Amino acid sequence: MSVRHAMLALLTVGPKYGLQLHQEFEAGTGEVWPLNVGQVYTTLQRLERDGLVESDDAAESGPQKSYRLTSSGSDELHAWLGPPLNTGVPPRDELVIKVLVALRVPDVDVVELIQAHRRRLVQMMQHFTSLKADADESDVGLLLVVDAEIYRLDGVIRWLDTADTRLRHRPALRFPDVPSSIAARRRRRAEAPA
Amino acid sequence: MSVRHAMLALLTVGPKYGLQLHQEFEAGTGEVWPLNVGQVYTTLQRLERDGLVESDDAAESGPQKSYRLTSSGSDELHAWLGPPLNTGVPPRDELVIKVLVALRVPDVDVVELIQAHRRRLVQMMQHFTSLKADADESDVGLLLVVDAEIYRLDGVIRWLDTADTRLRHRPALRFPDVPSSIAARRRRRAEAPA
DNA sequence: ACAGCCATGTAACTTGTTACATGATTTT
DNA sequence: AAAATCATGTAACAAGTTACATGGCTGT
Repeated sequence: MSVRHAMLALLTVGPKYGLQLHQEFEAGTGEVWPLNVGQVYTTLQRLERDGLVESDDAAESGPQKSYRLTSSGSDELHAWLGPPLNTGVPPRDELVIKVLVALRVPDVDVVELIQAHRRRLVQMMQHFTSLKADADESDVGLLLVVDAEIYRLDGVIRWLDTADTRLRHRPALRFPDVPSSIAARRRRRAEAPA
Repeated sequence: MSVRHAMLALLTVGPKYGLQLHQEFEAGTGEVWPLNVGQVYTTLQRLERDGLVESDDAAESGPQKSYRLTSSGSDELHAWLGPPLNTGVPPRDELVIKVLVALRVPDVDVVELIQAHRRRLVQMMQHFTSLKADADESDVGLLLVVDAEIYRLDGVIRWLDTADTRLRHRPALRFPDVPSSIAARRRRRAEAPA
């Protein structure tokens, strides 16, 4: 829901039109997180459908169609910005799933998989480090985004390392495969067919 | 694409049916990343539509409908598991977006927002830490998932801290708002109307 | 018989995403 | 007038997600 709410936030300082929102969204973050222009328009349409924004439908003041926040849009935004009361389930991490799932696949060397990803992540880390070094000191947006990415990569790399040692110490890994109740019935069926 | 490929991976060791896939997927990770059962079936249908799995359509061997991997399914899986050649743009981090965007919203205290999130994250960190302490040592799946979550939270907290100091040192933040070319045109129009 | 679980399925929806089309305006 | 850029829009799809419906089987 990031893009959606970001649009709302950008509209708090006054009406804006599509491309303007796109530019402001990508200001700073654009190098790291590009945003397809089309998505701005689809998002704006959906926001209008949900009554969170309104548009000056006509091309009255130039070729731009400007959108403005409604009061429910403002409510929605502040509910999103406000402290996270619920913070449900954490997002599924694709790399973690990959490793866990690779453990069950025959003919896949998980440790090699881990190392390959580690090498790639270190590369990316270097990339962002140099990006940070070259960044304009006053561009707080870019600095924050790059910081975030570096911390994230660091965490992933450290996870890969602990996963690596965990798995090296337990080379032959066994899975329960199927929880007992189901497995039991299957076994029963297999043992006593028609 | 995690769920999709996880299903493929679980099918490499032989045909499985829906609930079985659900149970195996949630084994270990279920406490952290629950998966709605229905999604298993929708995912299986889509995989079959794409020719990556096949099903024993009949209820020949009991009430279960078992699925098996096709060769293109196996290809797809190994392409996913294999080292990440591309690794396109990193995922947009919702919290980062939130902070960046909050900087542009009047009447929002970003530092307070950061602190609120930080408190919540520390809570979650404690939760996962105790979950890890209570975990069965042999349940490698759960341990790895919890590890990953802890490292992730740690990174986020550290990012919040650097963001906090960065923003405290720069209380009055100015944005370029709109890139020059657009702004210039708008200015021109405003200064010289009809 | 009835409660409860096993097992499958589906209709509907959301957000993200892109490739493409179409004018208008500006610049050269 | 042609090329470039501004500006909007759309059709189509992927993946995730859920609430609900429907049988069959099992134990009491």
